[in-house]
Amino acid sequence: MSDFMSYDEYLRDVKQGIVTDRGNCPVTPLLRMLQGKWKTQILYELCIYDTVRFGVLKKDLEGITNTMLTNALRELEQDGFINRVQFNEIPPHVEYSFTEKGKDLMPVFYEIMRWGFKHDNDM
Amino acid sequence: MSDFMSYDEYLRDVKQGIVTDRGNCPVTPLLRMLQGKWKTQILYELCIYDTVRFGVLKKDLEGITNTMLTNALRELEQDGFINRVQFNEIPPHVEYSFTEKGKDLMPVFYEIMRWGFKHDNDM
DNA sequence: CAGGATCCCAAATGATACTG
DNA sequence: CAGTATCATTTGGGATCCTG
Repeated sequence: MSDFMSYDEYLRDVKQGIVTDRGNCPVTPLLRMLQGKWKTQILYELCIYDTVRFGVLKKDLEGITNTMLTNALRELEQDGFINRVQFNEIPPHVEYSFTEKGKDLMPVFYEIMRWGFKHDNDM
Repeated sequence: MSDFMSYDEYLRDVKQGIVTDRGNCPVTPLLRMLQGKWKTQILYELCIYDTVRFGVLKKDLEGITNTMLTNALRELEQDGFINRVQFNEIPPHVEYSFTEKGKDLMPVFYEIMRWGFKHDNDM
């Protein structure tokens, strides 16, 4: 947490071009992992349910197909955002939940909501 | 600023499903506007240069074509993130800069950088 | 200088049917 | 219940050439 620069330091360093010394844009990698029509919606479902089953996601996300939901979940799992736990009971089911890495998206989502709250209605 | 809930209130309300009462995921709209291969990189260029010309973007963003750059800039302009100012001199040029709405992305980008700083090296 | 017009390819999305 | 397999369609990305 405190081992990263403050927001004010960040703004100052951006203006001096310091934060670009890493070579590439530091914003792009995460947003690339969140691209696709369904990923943000899936992650937001996970914000509400601590743990959620495939069928619940399927029902909540209107219009999503099995294929799309499966693909998105696989990629989110591979990128380390979510856990997949399989229960081999009868009937079988699967539960998805955030990893710590996924939970750490919360501050990002919060700032996005703040932005949305401020700008939703002035287009 | 202060007319939006705090981060702690937000976390509590998320858990109670309150923040979803708007119907849809509040994270998706902004991230949809930032999708595409080049938009985040263009916006980050604008974080560094206060104002930047088409040709500079073209040079900095390796591999981008005129078509892609033009399309991305047009969409960013239509979504209200950037201004486009045309100078009809000889030779003519165009300058792009952040709108206030675009500058308000800074806190979002800052949180994304914090996330990246914490998680870049643990995949 | 900063693009517009056209065409082509690859990737993302989606519909449908089937299964451990 | 939670997928997989297959195929069709749509969208995004890009190469190339041209222009006010």
